[in-house]
Amino acid sequence: MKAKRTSLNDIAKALGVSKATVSFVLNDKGDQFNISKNKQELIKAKAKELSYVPNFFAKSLRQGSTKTIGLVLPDISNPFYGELCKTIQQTLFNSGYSTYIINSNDDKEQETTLMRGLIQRCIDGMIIVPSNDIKEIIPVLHETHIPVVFTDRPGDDLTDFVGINNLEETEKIVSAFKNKPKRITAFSPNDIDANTKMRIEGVKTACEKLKIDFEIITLSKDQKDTDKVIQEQIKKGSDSFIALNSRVIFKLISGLKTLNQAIGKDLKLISFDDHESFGYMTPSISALRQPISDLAVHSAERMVARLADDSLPFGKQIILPCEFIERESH
Amino acid sequence: MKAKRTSLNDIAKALGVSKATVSFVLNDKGDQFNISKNKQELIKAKAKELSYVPNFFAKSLRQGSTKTIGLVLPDISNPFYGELCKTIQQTLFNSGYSTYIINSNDDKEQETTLMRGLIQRCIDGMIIVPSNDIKEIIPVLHETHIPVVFTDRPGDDLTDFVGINNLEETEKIVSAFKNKPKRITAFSPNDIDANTKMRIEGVKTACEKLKIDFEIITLSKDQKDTDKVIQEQIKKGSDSFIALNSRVIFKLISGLKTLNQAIGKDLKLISFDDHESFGYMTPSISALRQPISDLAVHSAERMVARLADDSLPFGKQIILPCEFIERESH
DNA sequence: TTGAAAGCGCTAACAT
DNA sequence: ATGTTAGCGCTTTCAA
Repeated sequence: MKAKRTSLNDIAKALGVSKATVSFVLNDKGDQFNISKNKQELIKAKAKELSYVPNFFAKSLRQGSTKTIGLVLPDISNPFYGELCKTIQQTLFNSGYSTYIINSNDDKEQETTLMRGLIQRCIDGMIIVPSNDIKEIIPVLHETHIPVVFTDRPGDDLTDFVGINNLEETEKIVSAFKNKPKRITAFSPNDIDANTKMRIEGVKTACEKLKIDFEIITLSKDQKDTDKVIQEQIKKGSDSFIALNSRVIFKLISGLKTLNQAIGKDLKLISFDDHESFGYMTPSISALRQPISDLAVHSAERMVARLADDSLPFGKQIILPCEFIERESH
Repeated sequence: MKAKRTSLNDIAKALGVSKATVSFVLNDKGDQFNISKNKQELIKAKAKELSYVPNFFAKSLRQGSTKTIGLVLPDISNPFYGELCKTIQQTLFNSGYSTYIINSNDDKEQETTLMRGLIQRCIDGMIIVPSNDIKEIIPVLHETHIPVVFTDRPGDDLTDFVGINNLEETEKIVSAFKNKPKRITAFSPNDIDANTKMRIEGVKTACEKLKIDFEIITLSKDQKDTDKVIQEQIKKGSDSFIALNSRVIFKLISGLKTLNQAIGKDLKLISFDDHESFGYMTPSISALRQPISDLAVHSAERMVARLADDSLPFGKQIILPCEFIERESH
């Protein structure tokens, strides 16, 4: 900020009027305060001439509200969160709010640091997809008293939550195979979060109910290991695989390809979470799609509602249904 | 902000000292101002007790700098921009800057509105991937005098730019086919931006140089149309397709599938822009990969350099090379 | 119809 | 070694 920008005062001085008058006019309250049309024109013209831009900070400082919502995401390069982010921002924008997005990288340290930054910026509320350990962030939240909505990953009992029922949705997957599986293997990612835990639980529950033999495997980062594990599972009689998220599926496809297994024939495959590429795979990959847009809209709207009425009861859970996308792999 | 948050003054009053003293201590300048260890402890304890959070706005207002960079993106749900965004944010964070991300949806109106919002927030600089029409945003930029870096899509001659040479890179693609193509069809997306134009130019230049027959097709949104167009191109003798971005390729794959054309055999295929799924397709899709992380790091670092030294010459162009990913489809 | 002045929370120059 | 005070740019009450 070398060449200091134009302030209200600059305009006032240039025109020989008071700051107040300028402020009124520029906030469209000119008529309300009976300021002469003539002077209003003059002020507006001068403002444009000096390319005046109001200082948002000074305004917020004075008014005590920023009309800004903080959005904490674990990984913005993940298309799932990308879409969530986009829709939340759009929805909030339509209600007159800006969104301040931060990326925690699923790292507790960064997350708390950045959340503090958010609070310093006097945001009016926070929508958050917490990194794995909620315990770390609850105290940070208590440093302030702004409304909070959790999405995708739940917080504690007192916070609003918008998400899906991972347990039940996974059970749906187990029952979705066209032929009853002889044996199911469910593959979880290396980093198991609360949602993945529920999904694992869902596989167990459903398989026990349906009396299907099953095994849960946590994939390592190494593709060679993955290939080996897949082979073992096939030897053990598994004919149906479930990928517990959309990242895992790529590893399975890769492994199955090198093992020369025909997906959809030798081996049935379903993914928890859809991906824009699944429809174009050979064969196309059947998947359970989360209602990302709805999740986003509900989160944003809950936030706005809470902001408008702070007597709303705490801990509201908004649980949305997933949609099974029938393709060729199951 | 119902229950007003703790301010410096609250702490000062509670302890019977002055605001200044508290400010010094809390900014780790206690020793510098010779404030007794004892009092320092006391102040820090009180601050924690009242869960004091400094008001960033008041601080910025006073100091005239926000240590915040605005980042304008056309579509954050596009993984390309998602990754760009993530790395820029990370790099800026490491240099002590926050990032304020906005999403223009490639819409000029929204873009200018949101950019004004950014300027109101007194950001120190702006990194921007402009929506198609640059003319609209240059005036907005002139309302302020902050440094600006364009990425992915160039601005005018006076602004710094970090990107790739779309023309030359596309020429690389034309020469990358393992066998000399009989005829090439290049497919562009429906919305042709400046980059796509250069890519089209690149196809022309290379094909003329190599004396290869070619045609450029702009795809409509309708998949049926696409299928028809593909069939026509094949009839016209095209044996090699180039997708001018990674979104287009899905349409081509889909069309080729319904037409029962074997990718990589009947028809060679290369994509401008890589995608995380390309390695798992059958056959896997060869692609020219943009150096997204490098793009991000250079943009962020150029910004930081400009902030540190505002005498830097204008209009620096940082052009980075792409990498051709050899897979099965070409 | 307009101006003066207080004050939002903070920092830093200046007193003491 | 610590307190006082002015002022960042803005809104808004009160006074004229």
